[in-house]
Amino acid sequence: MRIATWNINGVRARIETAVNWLKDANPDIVCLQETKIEDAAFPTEAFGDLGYNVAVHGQKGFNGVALLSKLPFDEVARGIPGGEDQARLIEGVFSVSGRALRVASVYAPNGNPIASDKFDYKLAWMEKLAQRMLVALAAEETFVFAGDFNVIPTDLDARFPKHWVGDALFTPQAKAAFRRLQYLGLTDAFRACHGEGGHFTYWDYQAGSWQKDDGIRIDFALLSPQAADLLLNAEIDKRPRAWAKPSDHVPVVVELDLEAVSQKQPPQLALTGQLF
DNA sequence: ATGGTAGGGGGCCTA
Repeated sequence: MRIATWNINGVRARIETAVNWLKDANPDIVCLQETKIEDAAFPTEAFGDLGYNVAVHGQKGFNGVALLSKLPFDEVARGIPGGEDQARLIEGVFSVSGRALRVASVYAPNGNPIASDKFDYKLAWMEKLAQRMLVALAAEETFVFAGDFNVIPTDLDARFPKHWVGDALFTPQAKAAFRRLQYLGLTDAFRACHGEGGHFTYWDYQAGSWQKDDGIRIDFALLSPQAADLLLNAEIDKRPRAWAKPSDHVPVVVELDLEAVSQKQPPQLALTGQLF
């Protein structure tokens, strides 16, 4: 089965682009970030028409995460344990090939500018995420936490590392927060499959970044050991960045050695469950 | 050279 993550920068503005990509790529589960829409206004039908069950955790104007799945949701959990006032995490649990698979859509705080409380919020949120993942690791779950982590982990993950000096995404503290997740025992799926640099998931709208390939890799799928054992492949799909009205991010698709069987369920079932 | 662009919401903020 294939699991995708994509920061679409506004689901309302991107619905046509998203539908076009989904029709072509046909992933089994999709983690969306920056949906920028309240739950009641989410375009559930547009994705339902493609065979996806939908679970959302949004807010007005900013942030917002969602899960699309061809498999029915067994559970949905919204928000990060420890309390949050920003919609940045949603988790779903699915039954696949006789095992439970947890998939989370993650939208970590940007944290700019560094000399502001936003940077402190970013680091505090990353620590809460680590604590959340520790609980799932202790339960030996098969899980994928995928999304926009808003960290450039190493020089390999930027076309021009020097451009990002002083940016919250490239600070020693942000890199340490990301390493902390990796050192819990998580696998960066794309990096596990591609050791070399030059692969990016984000190009700024400004200053011709896409044309210059002035990109960074900040969208990841982090796998628990049980999920990493199933990893077959991971790819970045750059094509949608060149389409009309693109997101500034592109999808990352991970393939796991699991057999997925599509099954649509009534959407209200996907909206139940508030574990945190 | 401290700009540049985009989305959302509602008269600027976030990225």
